[in-house]
Amino acid sequence: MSEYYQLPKAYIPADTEAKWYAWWENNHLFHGKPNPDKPAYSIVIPPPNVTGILHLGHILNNTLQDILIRHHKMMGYEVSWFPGTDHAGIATESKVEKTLRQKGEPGRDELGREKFIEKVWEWRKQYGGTIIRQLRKLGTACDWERERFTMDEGLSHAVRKVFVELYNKGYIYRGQRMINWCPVSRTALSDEEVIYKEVDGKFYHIKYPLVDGSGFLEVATTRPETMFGDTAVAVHPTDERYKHLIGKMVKLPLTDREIPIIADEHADPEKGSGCVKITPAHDPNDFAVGQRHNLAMINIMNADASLNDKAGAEFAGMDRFAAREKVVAELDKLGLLTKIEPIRHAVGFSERGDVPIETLISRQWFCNMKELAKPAIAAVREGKIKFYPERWAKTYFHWMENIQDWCISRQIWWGHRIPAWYNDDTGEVYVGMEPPTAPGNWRQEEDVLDTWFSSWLWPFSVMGWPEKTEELKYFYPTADLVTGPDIIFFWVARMIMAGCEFMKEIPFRNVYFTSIIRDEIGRKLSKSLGNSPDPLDVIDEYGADALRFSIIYIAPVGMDIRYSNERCELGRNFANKLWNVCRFRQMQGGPTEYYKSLDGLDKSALTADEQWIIAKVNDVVGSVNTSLKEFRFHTAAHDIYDLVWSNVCDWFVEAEKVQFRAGGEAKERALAVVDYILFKVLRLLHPFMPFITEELAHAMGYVAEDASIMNAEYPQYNEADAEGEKIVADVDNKFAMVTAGRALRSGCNIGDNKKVKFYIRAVNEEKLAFLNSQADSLKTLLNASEVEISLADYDRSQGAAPSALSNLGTIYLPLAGLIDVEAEKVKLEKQRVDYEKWIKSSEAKLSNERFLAKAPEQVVADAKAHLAELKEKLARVNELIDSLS
RNA sequence: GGGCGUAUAGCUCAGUUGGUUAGAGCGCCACGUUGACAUCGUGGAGGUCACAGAUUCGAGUUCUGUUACGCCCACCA
Repeated sequence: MSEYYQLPKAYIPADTEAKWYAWWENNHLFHGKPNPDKPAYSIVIPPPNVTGILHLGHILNNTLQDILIRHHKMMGYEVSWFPGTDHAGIATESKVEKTLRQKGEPGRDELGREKFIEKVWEWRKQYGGTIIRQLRKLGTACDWERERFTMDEGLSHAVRKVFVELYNKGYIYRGQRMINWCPVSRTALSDEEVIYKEVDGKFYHIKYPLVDGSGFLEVATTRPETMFGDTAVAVHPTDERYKHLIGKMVKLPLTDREIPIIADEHADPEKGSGCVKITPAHDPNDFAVGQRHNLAMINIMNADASLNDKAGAEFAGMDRFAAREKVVAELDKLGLLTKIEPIRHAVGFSERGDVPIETLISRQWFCNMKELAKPAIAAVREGKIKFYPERWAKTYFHWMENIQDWCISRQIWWGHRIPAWYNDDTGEVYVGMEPPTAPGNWRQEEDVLDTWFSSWLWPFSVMGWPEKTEELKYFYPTADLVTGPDIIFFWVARMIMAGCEFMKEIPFRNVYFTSIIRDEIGRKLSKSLGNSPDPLDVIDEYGADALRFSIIYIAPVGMDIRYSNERCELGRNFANKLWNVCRFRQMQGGPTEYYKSLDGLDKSALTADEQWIIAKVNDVVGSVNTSLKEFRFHTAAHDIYDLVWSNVCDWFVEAEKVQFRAGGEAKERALAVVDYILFKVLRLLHPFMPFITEELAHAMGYVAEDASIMNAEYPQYNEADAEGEKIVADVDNKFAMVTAGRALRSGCNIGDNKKVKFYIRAVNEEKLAFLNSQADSLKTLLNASEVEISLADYDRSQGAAPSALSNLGTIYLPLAGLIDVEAEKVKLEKQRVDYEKWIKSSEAKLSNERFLAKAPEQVVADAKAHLAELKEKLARVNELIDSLS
């Protein structure tokens, strides 16, 4: 790594980023290990799907985690960020299947279980690391030596152990229940994997003839094709219209079956005809009715949701939607279809297949979550775990307090195979960590577990659980979790339950929910819309630091982000600004010894501007630390941005050019102060922009060749630096006066490059002394040929001059008669009216007895001071008006 | 049906416990390359803080209601 060297004119990120990332990684700077001398700080990454490729959601999420990690590392914590990937059962299985199909190779069914799984592992070896490699481009300080995969042997062991424990406790059981079935993936899903969408459907009214020929019952349904599974028609027990029919039979059209009319409160007399068809095998409500009345359950569907032979020869094998059309047509032919109404209703879709799911009865494995939820609810209720933004706790409580049994079995192959064995001869079921040793004809359960059944153990399984490792002892519980609110049920809630159950300890203390990223017109980013930029392209174009900074800067708290690539210009420009201010510093001379501390420097010699910037930087140091503690990343980014651009570059460095020109001691002192604040700024910014800050810290000689800014101390608010606060107001006022002076120039169409004379009349002796001390700085900032400062009024005999007020005094731009007196009068008159208006409202407030009585003392004092100020300024405006007439 | 969020400048958004004349970036207008930076500088225009009430000495900020948009949850045929 090169030491102090001359920076090129523009920052080129690509080389810098590659160089530093390799250097950090090769020097194991991301690795944390149990260290009794330091407090621990750990984060587990939300493991991206092994099939995943990096998208902007990952960028935001991982940048935030990286900020936390680097901040804490610089604060003196022993940090470890546990990275890894998720095996993502259904997603990966279908991905590999698709790949095989594209290559024309034998697919899943041809290969059979073992060979197919081998293929998946091969695929994973070849492509599965993509997202992990991509994350490195972003600069993430992941502890790569601890990378895990949810199907690693250790993690699989943890999964089996948890399954067996919960089975032995009676929480996990196998049973026939209503589940959600995805006809595309051909597997059961959990309730959370069903996405409800509003769709336009049709409401079919069908007549079921009474067997005795005395008439019809009309039922209404959105799913006429399920009628083959009907085993009753229900009416409300108190419904007078149908009371006499209860117990009678109706003929089920298109079949040769007769089904009973039953009385059940599920039938709502207000709705439709008040009669409802009961299909216990395909509807959760009907299932309940069926249980109450001991009705038969007829499953009429195959795994792909085509109808089976229970639907009769004519319909067997038909797709469910084709069957619907045919059923309706047949009923119409028979005169049994009375009407079709349009209806808008919510239909459950499977996330993966994007087709409507089927609810049907199936034998699956379930986990009863009721008891697991209790301590997890308490942990959040009692504040042991905090959510940011806090409101997500409501969502969490609502779900947890109504938690349902979790369907954990999946009819796929890629995943943790359920550690249950059946003995078909005896009917025995064995559940254990290892296959049964008892003699007999045992066959293992074919199903695998829901992917989340391994993810929920992630915070401790990555640390080696169930072994009692040093890592667990030191790094568990983790500190913070950063994730999207969309997986609060899937993952966050379940991790809390798993932590409480198996570790007897919460898995993390804070959960920060990120925003969702949308495109510039508010649409969700998606591949199919083509509005999802590839972050690697963005990094190529703007740089990783620019992307990181921009996305944090524009991320509103707790709301969706509107993103477009152009917005990365903000970060790129900021990086360039930082680069150039450092470059400017270098052009003034070699490094000083004061970049770490101003100790040894004669503080009494500091200029007002120097005291001012030291205090301003110190303020921001304080607020950034506070913001980060409260997960207000966006505020921190704004504070640093404003500090660097406005205070450091626009004001301080410009003002300090006076000192550089002066040379000698003044220059030496200025360089010391610049080094001091620049190194602070670089450290402050490092968690946000790791690459450029590392580069600059080395180039400027602030960090030794073999060291990293990652290990430098994060700046903290300090009292010594706050001493300059006294002078801050005066310097602020000086800068305000400069702005006013420049506006006078601009108002007279005098270019910034033309040197002109200014006259300043100070408001009093004290301000006069201050202004005199700032003469050189004023001259430079105003680009003036001369600045005359005095207590005396402006000498009108030199010709009228446009003027502006400031708290320190009145600034004039003498133009030797070039001034448009009338225009100046109009301007001043307007000011006079404004001041009078403000004074009036201020006086009204101060004469209000209730204000004086009830407002805090300080507010009243401020108001009085403000009124005095307004009056003083009004007096000056009046003088100016008089002087023009 | 229940819950949550959002509404501030042309656009995207700040505005932490209520307290001077409401801010930034982008865009727009004018001027400017005085050797850090045109990925820049200087100055400027632009807002009845969605609407209606209430509380208060004082409301962009608190409360209630309304409207619009968005999200989540819910078995309604």
